Amino acid sequence: MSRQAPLVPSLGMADYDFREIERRWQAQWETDGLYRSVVDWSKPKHYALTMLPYPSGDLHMGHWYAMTPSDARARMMRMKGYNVLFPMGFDAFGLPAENAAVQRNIHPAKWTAANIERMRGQLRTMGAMFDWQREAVSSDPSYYTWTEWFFREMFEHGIAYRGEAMVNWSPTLQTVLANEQVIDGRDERTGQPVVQKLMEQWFFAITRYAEELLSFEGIDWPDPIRAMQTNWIGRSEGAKVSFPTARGASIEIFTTRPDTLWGATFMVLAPEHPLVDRLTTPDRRETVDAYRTAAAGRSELERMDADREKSGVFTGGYATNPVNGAQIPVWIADYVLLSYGTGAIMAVPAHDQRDFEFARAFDLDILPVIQPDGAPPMVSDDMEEAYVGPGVMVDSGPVTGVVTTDAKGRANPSIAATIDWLEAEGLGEEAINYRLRDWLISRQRYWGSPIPMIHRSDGVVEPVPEEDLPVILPEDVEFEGRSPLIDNEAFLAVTDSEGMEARRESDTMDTFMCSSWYWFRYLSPDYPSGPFDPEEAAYWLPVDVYTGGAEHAVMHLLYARFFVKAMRDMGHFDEVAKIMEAHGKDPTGLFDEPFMLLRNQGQILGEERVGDHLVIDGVWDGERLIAASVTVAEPGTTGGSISGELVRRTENVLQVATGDRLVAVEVAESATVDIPAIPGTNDITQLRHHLDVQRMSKSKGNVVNPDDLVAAYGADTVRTYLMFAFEWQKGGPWDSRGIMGAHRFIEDVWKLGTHEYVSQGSDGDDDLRRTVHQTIAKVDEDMQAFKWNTAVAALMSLRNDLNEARRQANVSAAVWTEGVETLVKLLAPIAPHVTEELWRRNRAESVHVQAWPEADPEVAREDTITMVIQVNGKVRDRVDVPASISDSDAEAAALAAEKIQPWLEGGTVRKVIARPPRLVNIVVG
RNA sequence: GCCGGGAUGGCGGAAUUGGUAGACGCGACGGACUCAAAAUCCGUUGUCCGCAAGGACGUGGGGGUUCAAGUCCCCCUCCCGGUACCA
Repeated sequence: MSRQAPLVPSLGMADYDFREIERRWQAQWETDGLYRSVVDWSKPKHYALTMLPYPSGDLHMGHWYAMTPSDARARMMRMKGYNVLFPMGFDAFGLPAENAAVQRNIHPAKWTAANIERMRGQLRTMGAMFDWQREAVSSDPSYYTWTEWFFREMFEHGIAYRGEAMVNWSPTLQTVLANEQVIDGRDERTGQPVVQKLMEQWFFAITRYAEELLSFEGIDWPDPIRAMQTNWIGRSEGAKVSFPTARGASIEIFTTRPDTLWGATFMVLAPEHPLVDRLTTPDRRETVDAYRTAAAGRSELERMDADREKSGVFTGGYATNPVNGAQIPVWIADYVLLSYGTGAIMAVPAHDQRDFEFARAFDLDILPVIQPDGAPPMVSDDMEEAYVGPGVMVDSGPVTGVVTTDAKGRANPSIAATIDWLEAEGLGEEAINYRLRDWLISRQRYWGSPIPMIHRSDGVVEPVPEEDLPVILPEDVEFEGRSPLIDNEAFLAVTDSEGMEARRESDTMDTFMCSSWYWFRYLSPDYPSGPFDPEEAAYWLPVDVYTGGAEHAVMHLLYARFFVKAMRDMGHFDEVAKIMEAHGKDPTGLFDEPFMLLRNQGQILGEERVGDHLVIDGVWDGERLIAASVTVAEPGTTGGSISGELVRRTENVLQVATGDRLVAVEVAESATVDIPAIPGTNDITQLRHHLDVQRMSKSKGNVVNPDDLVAAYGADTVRTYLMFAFEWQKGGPWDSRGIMGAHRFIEDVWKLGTHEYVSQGSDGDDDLRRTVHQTIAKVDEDMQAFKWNTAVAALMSLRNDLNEARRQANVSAAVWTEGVETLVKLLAPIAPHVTEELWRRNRAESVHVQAWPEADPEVAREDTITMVIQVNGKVRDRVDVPASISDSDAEAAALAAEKIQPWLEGGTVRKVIARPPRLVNIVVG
């Protein structure tokens, strides 16, 4: 740590006074209303949206990284003649505010408002073109009125419903969570374990849209996001089959392998399955109850461990296999989940690995019904694992002999044949099952939008009348950990529609509900008669470009799609469509998806750090130490074979400075690694991860605060650097030294624009103009494609050429001016302040309303091109040729090239491949 | 395990349809300026051999297709993200 360079290096003063320039222009733009966007049907619109922040208190580097390129692109679109809407707001409900209330005794509303105020100021320092008159704050009653209203609409249309289900309960947060918010059995925010609980809660029927959500037609979204959503929805094809039992009830199962029905030798129900009680025989009662209790006590985390030994108990009950009448025992086991399919399975141990393991553990029958081609018949006793490959069906009644392949669903002949037969016999039917569950939106929290429902004394649940919305959160509440709404009499006591005493719903909504429609509120944040003004919506919708983090792939981005589809089906866009048509805009397909084009940025990680203190044990192999154990320890700790400071790392090899010498340490794959900062078992992977790429976090002391950078270099430099230094979709570790390159660039632009140019010739005119127009084309293309780094590189390159032209003084004044002004205009979206200052030196209008430069292909065209001459595929010479050179001339030029001659000696030219004007390859043999 | 993405100089990263690998920047090295440092300016910078001219090698590893492969095909390793007793 002692070697670490300062995160913000100091800087000498120059005559480019960014502090004054940025402050002045930000104020001026606001006064001029430069970023106000108003409906104007005479101009094409562009709705650019970037994910709104949670008001945590400080704008961090991630916000800058996400927002400034989006801002730059929005600015470019405006210069291209679009009427651009680029709004901003705050996703202001959520747990951190409540935690602050508990810990610091500040009311969540106050804490949130203060944070928002602070972040607004920080956002302004970005110089982004946000239209602040369209700002929306989700915790504001004028906003959450409509969140509640949407809930009410969902309820009226049967999409919101109250249901009892096994839910994810977080004891830490004292609330339930959506499936999407549980990661590896832990709550995604705090990482604390989540337990399963049977509770009555509010749900949205997102599963009704499962099939439609699988289609991404008409939208341009990144493949990884589409894949993640597709996996999350988890469609599988198969059949539903009913297994009758002696006790009346039938067990419904879903299977993707109906063709293995004849091999079903037992059944397994989830321990919580409602039929368990009915099927359990008196002699098994005690065992079954004990197992169920034990299963309920296990956390989701434990239950998910697939390596665990299979456990389960026999219920004493039997079911009838409908395809062959076999009586098969019914077990319960926790490897069957109530939440997937029907919560019950037919077990085919011969052809399903989990069932196989279960059967072996409890000595149940294994009956092969698929034989691999050409192999001797399988004998169950000899099987070591389930056979899941292709083959031919055996012992399978009417479908015996049918071929089975690796294909899924009806594409597999055996599955198709079985389904047809089941349907003909009335024993089952083709079915599609989804992994997606309905969206659980209830939260037992205070700081969220109230669910506007009333529980009547007769058990009926009715919505709060529309005219009584919003249900306002009570202000005088105490925070002690659990929701203060639960026992707040003043809040809870209401009268129902029949004048009877009733209880108000005390749950609030998942905050993802607020962010599922916020881009509609931006259109008209003060509109009193609906969630959005249809006139505004008709012009601006849909969102053309949406940018944000990929971490929202299966939460926000899936919910947002669902929400829009539900709104469409509830008729919320009917009026909008009429207005669109009146203006000649075809509404077809505009309300099926919220965001037409989506791009995700990566993450900025903490600065690569050397200097961790390591204590290492191992054996010398003569040259280096092969580590058997590595411990990341407090500085100064001694012990082990060596101890010292990490200097650098390449793959598994560490260089450690111990006293006065450097020691190379190879960390064996099997080495034990102990990193106190990373709980659990660590190995070389964690070590690598810890040593160079890590998230910025206060505890690691590697947080780079954008405010400091802005103070040191100016917002223009920070913006430019963030757009230049990374591949945007990928992100990467912060490099505090690299920012100097961006700063030098901005200073150079300043000098180009402010220092006088004295022309002494015009020999360089054609070359410079060619470069200028090629740069226009390149920057335009790259900005459209979200390739900011190469766009900035092209601008830096133009800077280099202009510097060179100044040195040579070989371009005319007019060409010089064209070059500098083009650079200023192309850079304006990226570095809005310095470009404005330069532009306004002799212009009255803002650079940000100038027309985006257009490349002239004639000027940009190269007339001489360096042609590469290869011999047998290896570059041996280069010659300058006219761009229009013919095949034969190119060939002749290549064969005549001086440096080629030695390579032609002693062989004959067998073939010449001419690709003029770029390349000629001579094959000599 | 499955799905998706990836591996290019010391580092971040460039390279239309296969056609000059390493643009642009950082860092490093040498020089100028300075009492000195910072800043700034000029130059060098993939590796190896060579005084040079030049040559050989080079895009995670191994095969292949092609006149030509970072790019296409097959196999493998590793990294990142997602997901998982999913029936």
